[in-house]
Amino acid sequence: MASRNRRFKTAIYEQFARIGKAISNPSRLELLDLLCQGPRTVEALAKEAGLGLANTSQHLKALREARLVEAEKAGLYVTYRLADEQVCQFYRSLRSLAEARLAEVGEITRRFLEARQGLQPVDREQLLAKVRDGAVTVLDVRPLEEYAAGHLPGALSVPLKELERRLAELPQDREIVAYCRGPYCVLAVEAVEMLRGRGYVAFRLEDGVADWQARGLPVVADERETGRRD
Amino acid sequence: MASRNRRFKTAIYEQFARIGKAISNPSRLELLDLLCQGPRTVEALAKEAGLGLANTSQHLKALREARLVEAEKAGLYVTYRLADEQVCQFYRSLRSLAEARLAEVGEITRRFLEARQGLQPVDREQLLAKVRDGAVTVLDVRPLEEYAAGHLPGALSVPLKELERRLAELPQDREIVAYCRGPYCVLAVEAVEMLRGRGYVAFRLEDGVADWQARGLPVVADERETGRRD
DNA sequence: TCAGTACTTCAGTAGATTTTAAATTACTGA
DNA sequence: TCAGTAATTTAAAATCTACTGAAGTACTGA
Repeated sequence: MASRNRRFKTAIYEQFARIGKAISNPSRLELLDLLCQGPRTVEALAKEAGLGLANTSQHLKALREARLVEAEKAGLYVTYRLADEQVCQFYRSLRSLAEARLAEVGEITRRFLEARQGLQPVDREQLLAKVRDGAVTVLDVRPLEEYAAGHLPGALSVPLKELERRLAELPQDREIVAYCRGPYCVLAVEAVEMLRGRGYVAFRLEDGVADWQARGLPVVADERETGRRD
Repeated sequence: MASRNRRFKTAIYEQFARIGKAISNPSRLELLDLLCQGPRTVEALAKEAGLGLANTSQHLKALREARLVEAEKAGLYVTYRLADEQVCQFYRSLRSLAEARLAEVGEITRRFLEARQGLQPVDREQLLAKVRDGAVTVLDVRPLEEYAAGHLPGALSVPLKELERRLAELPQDREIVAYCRGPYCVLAVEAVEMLRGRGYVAFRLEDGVADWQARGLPVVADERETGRRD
């Protein structure tokens, strides 16, 4: 009887650990983070995360086996996406636990931003209020597909790669607030550095779309779905 | 520049993965679950989780290095406790993700309860309402220390081990609702089986104290702290 | 039918984890 | 000071994991 209880508990905790195992590897966490921004093919994920293709495929398999992501084949491409909104929430709760408990996270971020001088001291609440009120030009510097999958209301899509040659599209007399995937994504950091170098008054919003949404604020998605499923 | 970005990301995801690694092992998850009920010594944890002492000590070290738990030495004993309330929340969100995504969790639970016939079909909301209204005798069947660390308001503490010889304390003409550590703890299951065998009308509340609290309902803790820190 | 592309699987290796038993440390009370 | 207890550390074996390059599969378009 006692041993039946033990077997039950062991079986249950083994199931819980499947999810723990899935998120126990830095590369898989980066893939999960990317997938929180929207669906993507294996190649796109591999390139973005700086991994080999075979390796990426295997990590995605592990995530699939923990039922955190789903794959769909369309023609030559296999598109991966989060299995559920709850997965992104869970990832965000991991991230916030890490921020709260691991001083190293703040330390690493502080050092990184320091090396790119002066990007850190921005009053977040004030910035958020301006963004909410539409008092500034809001710039989404992620790749277009991610913008299409969901973006802040009124945000202008200018992917970082195109920013330099599309500067003309930005009003010069208004503050610019750039955002990307979240606090550990560097796209907005680079955008702000570049804009400041050109004389713009530019700030970085740490929140990504998922963070914004988690604060109960509105997010807009394009009609046409990007994951190219029909 | 791009490689500095890569190093930053790698460093950040490595930090996140420290927490993932900590919860990637079934035994460590069981320890975490137990610590959600309150502080405990290494020996108590080892015994409860059915692990060797050396092994338990090493798992606890891993949890400590991920800053999920803290240890405090008092005399011969080392008492471990959760480092923060947020850790328990995180554990609960892992559990609920596993319940939502892994059909095996429901399957294993269903089979286990089936083997102990007829314990599953209880209307949870109705039961909760009765408990909230005090219309039933609420029985906390966990060990006394856990009751002391926090329990439902008005609950009677009768640890499962003492239940048989303390039956006289229970009113015979009222329904009894027993609870323990949560949906995967078997103490309340055993208590209800036993009580029904003696002719009582008894039900099991799936929620543990942490679940109850997470629903925004009140929890009472004893004055004197149990973790024997001074 | 064939070449090319996207992805997966396989095999091998280097390295990390888990577990146990034995040795060690840190403390208490006699 | 010494025996006894709680916990940690060490060492070794068995088992997983992560990554690479090569081979295989599935689909497209010529």
